[in-house]
Amino acid sequence: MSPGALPGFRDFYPTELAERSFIFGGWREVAREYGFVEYDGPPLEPLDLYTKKSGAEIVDQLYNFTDKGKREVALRPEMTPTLARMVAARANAMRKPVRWFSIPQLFRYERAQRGRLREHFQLNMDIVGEADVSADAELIASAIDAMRVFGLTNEDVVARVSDRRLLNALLRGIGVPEQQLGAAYAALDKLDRDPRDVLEQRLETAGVGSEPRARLFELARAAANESDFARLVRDAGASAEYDELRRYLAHTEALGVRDWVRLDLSIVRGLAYYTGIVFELFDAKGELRAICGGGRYDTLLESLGGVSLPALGFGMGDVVLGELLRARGKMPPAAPALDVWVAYGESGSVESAMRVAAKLRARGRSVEYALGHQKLARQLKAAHAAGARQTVVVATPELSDGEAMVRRMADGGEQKVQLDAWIASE
RNA sequence: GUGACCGUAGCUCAAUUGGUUAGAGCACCGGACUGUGGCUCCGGGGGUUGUGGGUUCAAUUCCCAUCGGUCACCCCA
Repeated sequence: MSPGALPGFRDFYPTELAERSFIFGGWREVAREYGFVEYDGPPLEPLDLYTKKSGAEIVDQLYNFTDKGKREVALRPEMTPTLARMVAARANAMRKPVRWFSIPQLFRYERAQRGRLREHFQLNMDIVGEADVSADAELIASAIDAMRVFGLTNEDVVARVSDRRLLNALLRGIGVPEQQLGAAYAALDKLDRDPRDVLEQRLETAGVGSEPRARLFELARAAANESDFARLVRDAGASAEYDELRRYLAHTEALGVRDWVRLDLSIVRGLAYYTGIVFELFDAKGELRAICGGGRYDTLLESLGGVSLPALGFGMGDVVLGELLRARGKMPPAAPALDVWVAYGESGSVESAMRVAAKLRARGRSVEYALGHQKLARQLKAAHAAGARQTVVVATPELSDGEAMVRRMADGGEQKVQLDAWIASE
């Protein structure tokens, strides 16, 4: 094997780039429908933009180096800090709420695995300046429509939703003290992965009593059943927080995405900065990694940018989504790129084709012809191989001056035309 | 960062459990079908068997290392 791209990095051959463009096109379409405008920032940022809030450990996971001006820099691993800086700098001048989206290429220095490379593109959609749960509903609806736009349904993808505020109230209500919240979150996060007794053991080690432990598992199980869950919520004294979540769910109904959404307390999301409703999108078969994740982070802009504004957003990577679209047959075949192939017979030359091509191109058509000198039969073969929509043949002995033969590739229909008139109609 | 499995042509795979010059299909390039098309036929290019060592008369095959891929941890996006 000749050396390829760096580990975890991809070469995009035309086939792959066509798929990438298809995904980006769907994303931009949905962002537009929801009134989001596109922005971008630098792919290289000061290292402390990321260490300031995530701590020095984060450096292990970054592509970072010292530049020639002795600055500590890093390739961006996520877009939110850049967004926070940009919004904070002009916060007063912008109409709220701000709806911004971006499709940055992000970098993480980690061992590559399926669905998880060292580089990927990620749709980021964020709303800044709105604290009401209607914004949360709007956000998850846009993420779900970013599935629909590719022909995926709620048979293919499920949105799992939790709420940090509700969860905190519940955990306090069942007797988990503040300093044990982290352990409780970790256990919830691992609910599907690790067996119950392992989780119990960990919680016990963290100091969580047996009564709160039992109620924790009861809560997680009950989330799927609304009446059971409502009772547990009342018992834990978290009714106010639950009412907010129910308002959110009602909004998703109004937005037409309720049947994609499932309440699931095991959705914790690693990022510590989430403060409210959080969600993830998974393929329904559970074969792939998360497609998308996001939520509300009302305090992040203040800590990163010094401006206190409520905010929420999600990131959706191109790698897992691409795998899902291929697996479900939703990736379209490459469309024919060529409008016209120009071929010439033996009473002409390559310049006969060039003159026609130049006129067609001036009219905006995509046109190719055989370079060098080739026999007509070969030119026609090439026209077929190139996938041209139609072929125009000029300069054969059968044609008089100014005439051409046009053939549509789709149905093989052929007709003799006046060349200049035909070009003018193309 | 830790552990497990796997590396043969651009792709999918062969090579009689160590034995001649590592093959086939697809793809690509060219020729024929004496100049209007997806067919057919013929030919061609392309591999240091991921790389480097070791064992052996002999290594794609066995051993070690390394690089890469995959998977599980870790962590998250």
